[in-house]
Amino acid sequence: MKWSELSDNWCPVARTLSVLGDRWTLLILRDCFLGLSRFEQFADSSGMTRHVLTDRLRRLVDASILEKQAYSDAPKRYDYVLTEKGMELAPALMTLRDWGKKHLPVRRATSP
Amino acid sequence: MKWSELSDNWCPVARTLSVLGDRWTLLILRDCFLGLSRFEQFADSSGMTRHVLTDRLRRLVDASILEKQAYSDAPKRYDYVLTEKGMELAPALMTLRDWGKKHLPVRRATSP
DNA sequence: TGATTGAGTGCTGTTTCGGAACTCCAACTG
DNA sequence: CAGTTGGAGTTCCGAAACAGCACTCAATCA
Repeated sequence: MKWSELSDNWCPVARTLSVLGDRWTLLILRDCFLGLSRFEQFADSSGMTRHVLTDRLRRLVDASILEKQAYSDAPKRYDYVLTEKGMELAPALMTLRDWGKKHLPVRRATSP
Repeated sequence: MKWSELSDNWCPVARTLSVLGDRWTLLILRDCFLGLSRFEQFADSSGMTRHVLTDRLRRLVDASILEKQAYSDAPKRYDYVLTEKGMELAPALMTLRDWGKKHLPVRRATSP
C-alpha cells in the first residue's frame, strides 16, 4: 500500500500517521515548539537535507499545521508558525518525549 | 544526516523518533494494542509489504518493544507481543488518535 | 497425494533520500 | 561600484528504501 493512501483510513491513528508519520516531520514540529520558525533554523537544528525540509514544510502548510507568515517582501521570506491545529499536537510531542526520556537513555551525547 | 544517527540525540523526542518515526512502525503497534500478534495479521491489517513488515518487526524486537513468543516449534512460529516498554506507548498512541479524530476527518471510508 | 497455511525471501523496477553544489535576490562592505 | 554575505530554496547524482509479485519451506488438512 502507498503511504498516501492512509489519509482516508478508518483508523484515526493511521490518518495521523499519513501526515506526521515519517522520519522528520515531528522533528520540525518539535523545533516549532522550541521557538524556531525559519528554514535555515530548521535545517541547522535537525540536520535533515534541505530538499526534504522543503518538502516537509510544504506538506505541513498544506495540512494547515503550519502557516507561512511573510517577514520580508523583497525577497519573499517567511516564518513558519504553528496554527491552532498544530499547537494541539503539543500533548502528542510530550508523550513521545516522556517515553523517550524513560526508555531511551543517551549513550553518547550530542550537542544541543 | 542519517536517520539512525538520531538514536543518540540529546533530545528525547528525536530518540523516540529514531525508533518509531517511520511510516509503518506505529501502525504495527496500533495493531498490537488491538490484539493482533501474528505476521499475517499485521500484513492483512496494515497493508504494508511483507518485506517492510519483516524488517519493522525485527527492529521492534531489537528495541525491546515487542517480544517473540513461540506458539509452535515445528515449524517455528511466533506471536509478537508488547513488552512493558511497549505497553507504555499506549498514551502516545492515544494522543495521536485523539488528534486525528479531531483534526483529520475521513472523506472516503475504508473498511476496518 | 495435492492443497493450504504461516512466515518469511528473492527479484525487479520505482521512489525517496543524502550530500554537496548551485541559483536568485537583496543587503551590507570597502 | 564590485564583491561578499544571508536566506531560502533548487539541481543533480548515486545510494538506500520501497512496492508488488512470485517463490520457498515445513507441517497439517482433505
